[in-house]
Amino acid sequence: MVLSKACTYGILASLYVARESSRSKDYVSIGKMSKELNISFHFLTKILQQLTSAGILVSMKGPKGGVALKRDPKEISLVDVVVAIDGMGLFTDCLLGLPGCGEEKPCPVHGEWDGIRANLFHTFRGKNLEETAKSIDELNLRFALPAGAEVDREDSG
Amino acid sequence: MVLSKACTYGILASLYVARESSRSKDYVSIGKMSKELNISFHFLTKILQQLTSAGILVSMKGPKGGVALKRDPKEISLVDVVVAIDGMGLFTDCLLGLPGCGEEKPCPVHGEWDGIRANLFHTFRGKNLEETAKSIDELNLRFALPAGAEVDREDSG
DNA sequence: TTATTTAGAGACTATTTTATCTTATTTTTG
DNA sequence: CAAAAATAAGATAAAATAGTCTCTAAATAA
Ligand code: FES
Ligand code: FES
Repeated sequence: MVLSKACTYGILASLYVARESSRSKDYVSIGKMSKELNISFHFLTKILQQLTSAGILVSMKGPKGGVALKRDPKEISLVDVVVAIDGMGLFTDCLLGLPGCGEEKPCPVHGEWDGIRANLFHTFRGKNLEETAKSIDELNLRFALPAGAEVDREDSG
Repeated sequence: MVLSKACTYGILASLYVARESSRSKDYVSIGKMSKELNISFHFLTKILQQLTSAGILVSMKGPKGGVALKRDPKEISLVDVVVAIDGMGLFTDCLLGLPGCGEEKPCPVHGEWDGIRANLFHTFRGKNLEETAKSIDELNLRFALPAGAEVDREDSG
């Protein structure tokens, strides 16, 4: 898995908030969001707290409370969300898990991986929440987990 | 983490076997390999069993036993090893964990991810064990874990 | 001020991944 | 055939990740 599940939830939630924010200025209810995205409420809450402490969201308690984007959604990239939850590892670590990935003492796949992850970084650094959220409605994209179903990974058998 | 730890161990071990095979026709001892790569013997054994049942390695018990490549190392790509251990998920699954990744009902990052993972696939599909193992000696590359050290992931604090 | 509604925080549980330990089973050597 | 050396297999344990539950704190509304 490239991104942790927490991270994918964080991305889906960020897009949800950006999408709602384009319609009203109110805080987005975590309860409502967890239902519509089919993500466990308490687990989602924790992830949103990480995004809040990372300066991506702000939160408000009480009735009419919830979360909202702290900054202009045009200024928040998907990489910001990934880094807030999974850290920079995806963009800095050795693909083979060797410590200290770099040119000085590269592993046998460093040359290839270095290019691919840079591409990954720049591609998602260039995707901001505003445009990405807008594309959901324009292109009728999927961005919520299905109702009861569980995702299962393919495996070598 | 892009690849499971088991998968990175499998790649390092495959390269080790390919490198040894280029020098002699004997089976490569798993005990010796686990010591030189600093990978837990029993854990490595299980990973090698997966590679054996996937038709990448053959094994032999008893003194002078061990593992060897089943096919010409020129014909075994790094993708073969990845797929044998982690499955095809890396190359087929939705980056956001939604079920049924595809053009019909794409998620907001499908376009980008689809291209990047195809690049990833073709790049490592093009790297075979023979050439990759040879490059280790020619370029003095790293391909073993350090002695006692543990790798730690960067995290968002 | 009190009740209600919502997020925050922490303990707890479950699952998956990683790692270890013990006991076969097979093969060579003497 | 017996002993030794090596992989195979399975039980167990530890660690990381994912998910649940309960209680607290803050904000609103009456
Ligand atoms: S050293 Fe392995 S990817 Fe950089
Ligand atoms: S549907 Fe998400 S990456 Fe294809």
